[in-house]
Amino acid sequence: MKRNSRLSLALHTLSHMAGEPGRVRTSADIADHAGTNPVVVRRVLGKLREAGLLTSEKGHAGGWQLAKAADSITLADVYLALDERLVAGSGGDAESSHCSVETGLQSRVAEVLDDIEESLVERLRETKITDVHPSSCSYCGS
Amino acid sequence: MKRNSRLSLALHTLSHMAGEPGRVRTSADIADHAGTNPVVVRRVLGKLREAGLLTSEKGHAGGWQLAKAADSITLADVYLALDERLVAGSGGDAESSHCSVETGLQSRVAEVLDDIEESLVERLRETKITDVHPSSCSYCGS
DNA sequence: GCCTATGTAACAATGAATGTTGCATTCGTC
DNA sequence: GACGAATGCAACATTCATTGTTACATAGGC
Repeated sequence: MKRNSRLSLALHTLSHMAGEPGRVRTSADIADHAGTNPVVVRRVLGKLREAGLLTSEKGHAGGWQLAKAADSITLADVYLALDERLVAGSGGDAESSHCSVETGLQSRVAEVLDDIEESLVERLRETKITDVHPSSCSYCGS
Repeated sequence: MKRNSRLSLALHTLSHMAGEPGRVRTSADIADHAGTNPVVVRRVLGKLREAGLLTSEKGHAGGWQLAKAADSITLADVYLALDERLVAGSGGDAESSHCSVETGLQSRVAEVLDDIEESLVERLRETKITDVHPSSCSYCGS
C-alpha cells in the first residue's frame, strides 16, 4: 500500500464486515485482502476497537468483529477513531513568528481550517458504513 | 516548516496580500514571514499564478501581487490550485486485488471518498480570502 | 552592464507512514 | 498441562512524499 491508507483500510475492512456481521476475521485474513501486513491491520483496527467500533478476541478462535450494528457506524466515527486531521493538520510550525499579523491575531488561518475540519466531520457523519458496502455484492449475497 | 504546509502558506500569504492589495512582495519577503525558503514560496505561489489568483513580475521592482479582488477568491480556488486532494487521495494502490468484492464493485470506498472530497470543496467555496484576513488587523490598519 | 527579481531543474535532507521482526500473552484444543 | 493460533506491543528498517537547498538561466529596471 501507499500513503495515508489508514482510512481506506479501515473503510474497506468495515465494509466487508458489514456484509457478514457474524464472521470473525483474523488480522492475517484482512491483511491478505488489503494487500498489507497483519501488524499494520492490528494497528489500525486497534484504534477502531478503542473507539468501540470493533472487538477483538485473542487465542485459538480469535479475531476481529463488529462491536455494533454497521448502520450505526458513520464515517465520522471511523475518521475520529483514527485521529485523522486531514484539513486542520495542515499548519506548519508557526513557532513564534515575528510577523505582527501572525502573533497579534494568533494566525486566524488555523481557526478557519479548524472550522473546515469540523464541517468535514459533519459531512462524514452523514454516511454510514452500510452506505459504503456495495449494494449488489456478489460476495456476501446481499 | 513541517508538513503539508502548502495550503497554510498559500492562505497566510493571500491573507497578508488582502490587507495591502497594492503592495508588491518578493519571494524572499514572503519566505521570511513564513519561515521558509524563497524557492518553496515560488513553487507554491506559482501554482496560484497558474490558477489566475496571483501575478508575478520579474526584474528590478518585481514580485507577487493579487491578480483579482481578495473577496473574489475562495478557499476552494486555492485548494484546487494546489491540487490538494486531502480526502480522496487516501486510497492505497488497490492494484488488481483478488478480492471479489473489490474487483467486482471497483471499490466503492473510492467513490464515497470522492463524494466527500467534493463536499469539502463545496464547503471551501463558502469562505473567501477576506474572511481569513483578521478583522482587527493592527498591521494593515484595516 | 549591473543589480534584482522570478523560473526551473537537480539534488539533499527531513520525517511521517508503512513494513518487518521478535516476543509476550491469551485462549481454545488435544 | 503442553501445543498451536491468535492478538498486543515494542523496536527497528524501509519507503516515499514533502520540504529545503544550491545552482543557473532569464527578464527587467536602473
